[in-house]
Amino acid sequence: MGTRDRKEREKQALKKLILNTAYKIFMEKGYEETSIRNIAGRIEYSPAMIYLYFHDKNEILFHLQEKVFENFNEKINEYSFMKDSFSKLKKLAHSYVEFAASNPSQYELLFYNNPYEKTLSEVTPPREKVLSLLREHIESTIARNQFSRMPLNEAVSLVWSFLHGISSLSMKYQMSYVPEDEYAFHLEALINRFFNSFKGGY
Amino acid sequence: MGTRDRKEREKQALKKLILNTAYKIFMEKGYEETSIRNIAGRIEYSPAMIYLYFHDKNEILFHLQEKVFENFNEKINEYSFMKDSFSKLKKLAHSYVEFAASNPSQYELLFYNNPYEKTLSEVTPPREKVLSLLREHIESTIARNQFSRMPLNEAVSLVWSFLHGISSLSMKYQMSYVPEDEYAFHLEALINRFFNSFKGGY
DNA sequence: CTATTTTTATAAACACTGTTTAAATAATAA
DNA sequence: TTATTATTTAAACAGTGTTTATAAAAATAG
Repeated sequence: MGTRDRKEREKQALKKLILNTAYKIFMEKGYEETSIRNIAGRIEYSPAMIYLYFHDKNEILFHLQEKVFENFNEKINEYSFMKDSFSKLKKLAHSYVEFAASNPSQYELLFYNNPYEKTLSEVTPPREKVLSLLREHIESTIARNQFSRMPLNEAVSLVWSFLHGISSLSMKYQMSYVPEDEYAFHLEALINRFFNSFKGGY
Repeated sequence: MGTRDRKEREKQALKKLILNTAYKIFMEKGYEETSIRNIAGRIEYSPAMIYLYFHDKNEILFHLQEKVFENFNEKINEYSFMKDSFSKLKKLAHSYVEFAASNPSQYELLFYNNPYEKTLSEVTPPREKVLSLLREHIESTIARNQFSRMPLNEAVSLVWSFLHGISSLSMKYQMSYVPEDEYAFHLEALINRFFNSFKGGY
């Protein structure tokens, strides 16, 4: 009889409901305001209920990061159709920074939290996925002699540091010396200058 | 009569005691563990007491940042005696990153918190002080034709983004693809590569 | 030196947080 | 319908920042 199956389906449905609600609240009010009681209240269950579906809040954070990563990944793959490696890498950089600047709380959730050390250490965190995407792009750019020749790891760290730095500063509008209406232009100029500086051969 | 004076002195002494205790706890266990009750407990006063000396926890954070900034400032001025602008800027960068890597919770306190929007907006935050120091160094390096010619603001953003990025990633050991014993060397190589790329004239 | 006023300190409470436990309710099987 | 099992929650624990009303201490005035 399908009783067991139905129960399993219902369980999964409730789990999804919890996650979707958590995601909604996060998108509305940020991670700080996404409390267990908050989620429970909106789906009209008790807070204790949630602990029957998730080990702790960290596990919810983990799934939230996965969802947010989908948005991020979509954004930075916007120009994946392009052929020229160097231009494609530059476009990726633009998209990366643009995402962080216009979705600060999403970027923060993705890179300022580490729910992995404690739980679910088998899974590759979104951070790692971003990293390997970046790595691939840089590798093929170097292979085509369109990026300064250097150990791959160094190039990855160099580019990622810059992108993460510019994103972090933009997120909280810490470059307050740049007028707001020139901000987008400023970011663009920075990215271009950075990559053009590491362009080309030997 | 000096009663009023003595009272004022005692008040200031207690205020300092609170701040020093907060600083100690922060250095021992990080900002998370530095709670009002925690501070109050150690100086053997009630938590409510602290609110007679500080408006809220943010005001304590503000003073903590000032103290931490002193450490940071000392570190990044380590090589201020040097004469060659470019080398000095590079040394500053090394010191900057080294501080962040070896004092993650201090760097975090300095750049990941903003107690200014709400309170004490007259004072220049440590962040701004770091920024102007960086600006000065870059300006004179450009003036001596030792840095790629570009608008000062762009150069500042470029350098600061890179330094903040590399620091943020190092802080939480997010460049996990680099073995731990090669880490210091890796950071050094990155900084050298970055600055050498923006070295010299036109 | 007492009495009054002023200052100083705190206990207790409020509104939150994540999390656990034991008890109550609802669904299923006999 | 009763017994068993699965589901759900109320209540509590140990924290957090912060406020308020009250008590204790100290300074001042008579």
